[in-house]
Amino acid sequence: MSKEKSRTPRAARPTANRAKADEARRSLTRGRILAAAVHVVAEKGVTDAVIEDFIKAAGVARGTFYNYFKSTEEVLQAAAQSLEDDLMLSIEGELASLDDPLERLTTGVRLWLRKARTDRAWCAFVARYRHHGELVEATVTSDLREGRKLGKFAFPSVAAARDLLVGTIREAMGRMSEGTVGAGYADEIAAVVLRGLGVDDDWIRSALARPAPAMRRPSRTVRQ
Amino acid sequence: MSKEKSRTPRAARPTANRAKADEARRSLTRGRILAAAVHVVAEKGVTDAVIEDFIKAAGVARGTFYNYFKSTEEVLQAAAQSLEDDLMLSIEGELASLDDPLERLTTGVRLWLRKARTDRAWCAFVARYRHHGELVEATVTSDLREGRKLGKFAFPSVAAARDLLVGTIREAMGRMSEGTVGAGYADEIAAVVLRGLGVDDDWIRSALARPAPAMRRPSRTVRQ
Amino acid sequence: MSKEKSRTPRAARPTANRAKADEARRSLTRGRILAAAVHVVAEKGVTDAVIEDFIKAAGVARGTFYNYFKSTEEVLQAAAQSLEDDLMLSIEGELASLDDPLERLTTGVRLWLRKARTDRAWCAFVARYRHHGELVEATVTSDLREGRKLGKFAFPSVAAARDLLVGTIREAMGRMSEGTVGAGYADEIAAVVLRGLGVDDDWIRSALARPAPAMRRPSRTVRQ
Amino acid sequence: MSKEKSRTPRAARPTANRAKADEARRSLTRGRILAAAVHVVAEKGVTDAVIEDFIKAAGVARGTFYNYFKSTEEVLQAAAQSLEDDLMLSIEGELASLDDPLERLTTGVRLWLRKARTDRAWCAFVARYRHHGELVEATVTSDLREGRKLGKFAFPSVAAARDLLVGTIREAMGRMSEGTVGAGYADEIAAVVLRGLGVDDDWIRSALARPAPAMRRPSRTVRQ
DNA sequence: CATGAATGAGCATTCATTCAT
DNA sequence: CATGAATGAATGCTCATTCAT
Repeated sequence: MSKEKSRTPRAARPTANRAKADEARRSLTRGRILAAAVHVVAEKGVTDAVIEDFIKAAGVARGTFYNYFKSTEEVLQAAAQSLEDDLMLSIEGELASLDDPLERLTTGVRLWLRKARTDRAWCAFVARYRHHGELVEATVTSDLREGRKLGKFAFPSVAAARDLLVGTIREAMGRMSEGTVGAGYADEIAAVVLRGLGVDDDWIRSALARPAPAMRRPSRTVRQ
Repeated sequence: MSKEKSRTPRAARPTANRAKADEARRSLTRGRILAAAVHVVAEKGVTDAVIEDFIKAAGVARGTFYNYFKSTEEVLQAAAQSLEDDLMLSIEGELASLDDPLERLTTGVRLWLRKARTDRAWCAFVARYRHHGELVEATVTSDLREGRKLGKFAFPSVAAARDLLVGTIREAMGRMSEGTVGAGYADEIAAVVLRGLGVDDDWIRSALARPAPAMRRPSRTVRQ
Repeated sequence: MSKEKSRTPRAARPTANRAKADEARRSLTRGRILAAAVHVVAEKGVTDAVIEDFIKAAGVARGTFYNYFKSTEEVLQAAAQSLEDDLMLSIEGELASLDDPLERLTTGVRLWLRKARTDRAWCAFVARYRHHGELVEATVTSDLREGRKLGKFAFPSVAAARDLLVGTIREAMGRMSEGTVGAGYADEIAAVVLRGLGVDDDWIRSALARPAPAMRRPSRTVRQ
Repeated sequence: MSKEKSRTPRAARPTANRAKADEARRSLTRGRILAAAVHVVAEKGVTDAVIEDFIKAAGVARGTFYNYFKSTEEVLQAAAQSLEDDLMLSIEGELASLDDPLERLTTGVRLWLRKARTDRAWCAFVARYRHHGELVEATVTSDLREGRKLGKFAFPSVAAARDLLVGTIREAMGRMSEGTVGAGYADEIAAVVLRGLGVDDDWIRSALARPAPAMRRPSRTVRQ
């Protein structure tokens, strides 16, 4: 049996290697298209971006694109998801040590806005593209719900609170991706949002006085 | 008939009448296209609406469209403007008697949201289409600035306040145009927005307890 | 009233003329595309013909094609129909004076085959394209049924008789459109078909000895 | 391994076995592709079938396909040939004991039509795909020629007779593959064909009264 | 001004074929 | 030989825009 065994891997390896190599290549190509999509959309906007742009930017053939995505919509969805999730995971890494939902949400919002301010391409993309990923929605909703239970927030309904949070930040991102905003703008947005959620004014002031933590596991940067 | 006219001393009238009639017809046709555009976009969305839809819905020929608008973009812009301005004018009529910027803004927001809730086509259109008209922007900004001066509001910057207000309402309109929302949702949104602007909690409660005024000059309704 | 009348036409004429002119142009363009389709298919076959060919041959723009036909299939169907109907009408003109279904069918088959022999492009097209128009089907079926009632034919069922007739002629057309066939081939086909329908042998011989009539209203010719 | 071989006297065997196994596998794979092609075409038609379908149905990789067939056309041709030849061989097995060309042809036609009626997928494929294999053509032509020499048939030319036979049966197959036909349809077709070939009416009646023989070596069935 | 036929650039999509592993 | 990722020419189709009537 040992003999057989020593023989088998040798025989199987080419096939196994082939499969692994294919897998790796697929992943690579998919990533290239995704990255290209992000880049293109950041430059031309969602509506003006055409498949031609994607494949040129990714350096792949027309047909290759369709091996991975069925439509423009699909690749955009995937790219947005990917970008958002990537940041959200980085933020989550930072929030892991925080228990207080209010702290978590405050920090999360600040880190999100910092990303938006420092990575214009990222901001432009996410701002333009409508749908939010489930990861973001879940985190936000959960923190709102928990914080409210603890009496840290005061708002009439989670839905309204979520819409205030998401809507305001989205609007802010639109502004950020269009022109230059003042240095303090991000914290101003954080402040009005928190106040809208019923957070105490003094708490807000002191919280925003502290710098937001650096992100140890930085999220992917979208090259300009 | 033209014969009769040519006999009278008021020879000029016919021309004047003709001009007036032409003017009226122009305005009418333009209005039909505009209304059709609103309707179509409310149904198919901005990106899926094509000129074919517009002219079919308006009952005009292809060429006629181009006698009034240079492009799709232009008619959409005009339609959005028209819809918004129309509502804003109606709201302004209501606000004219109010001096207090806080009262004005509260009432304005409530009337706007009521329109959004009761006219789904209108809501869908305005929610989808990005840009706000100057009338809206001017009114909002002015009230925010005045109210802040009077100490009725507390926010770090007008920009942030405006983004909170506009962003939250836009998000709320998105939700409204998609599915059904609870009866109290509109006032919940008003509440969180006002709180975000730094308005006193008790004031908000009592203000929202009063019904919003009916609009005497009702804005155009978008047929479903 | 006479006054009014004399006025109205003057006013209406531009519009009426316009409509008539449009109508004429539409008909013309449609005809050009149809003719081009016939020609192209005769040259390249049904499967190899692409829209590009049609529009080039017709000298119209891409979009124009789609103003008239939704697909390759549709234009082919229409072209085949048109060709077939055209011939069938010419043949009908000849058959009008004949009462006897057997005479009618015999003459019809001979005229059809003569067309196939003398117009190779026509033959290639109709042979390649599967579906028969209703006019052809109706005429054939009717004559078979009537002739059988009069005892001129003997066959087990109209369906089988129709399939013998149509199938054999179709096969013959395939042969005709591929290579050269002997001078007597067409009449040989007519003979075996008639015999298959149970027609008396002597009758067939004497009928085919008489020349088939010339067609007074000749059908459209497909230029090679 | 080559070393080992050179040592034994039966040096050739392993290679021979290997070669035989390879050969068998080749044949098997080729057969799978062929069978898959038949099935796919029967379902989607000749024009709609794409290589993707073939390889999926056969369970082989894209590249593998090209190891066996140079193009779509080639595999289709081969598949049609294979199907036809397969049936024809089975029929030939049955006809071997018959000397009379008329008997042979009658039985052959009936067996062919029975196959068409009982194996819809087979029928659909052969009906759609145009070209006939040489085996079929040779058998038919030979029987027609011989039978005519013996005075069993009466037709003006072998070509016309062959076209009557092939054309009618092809048309019948088209009908069969589209919808349901009556129980007696197949024999009706046989009857009109035989009469078209000049066979005596009484003979036809009595021949068709006898059941067609069962096929001892049944032809391959196309799974539905 | 109104009309609608005609236009054609632009874009999406398919699919036979190749080739490195 | 088997595999399947990559290719890109070929093709289908849309739709904003023009212009003769």
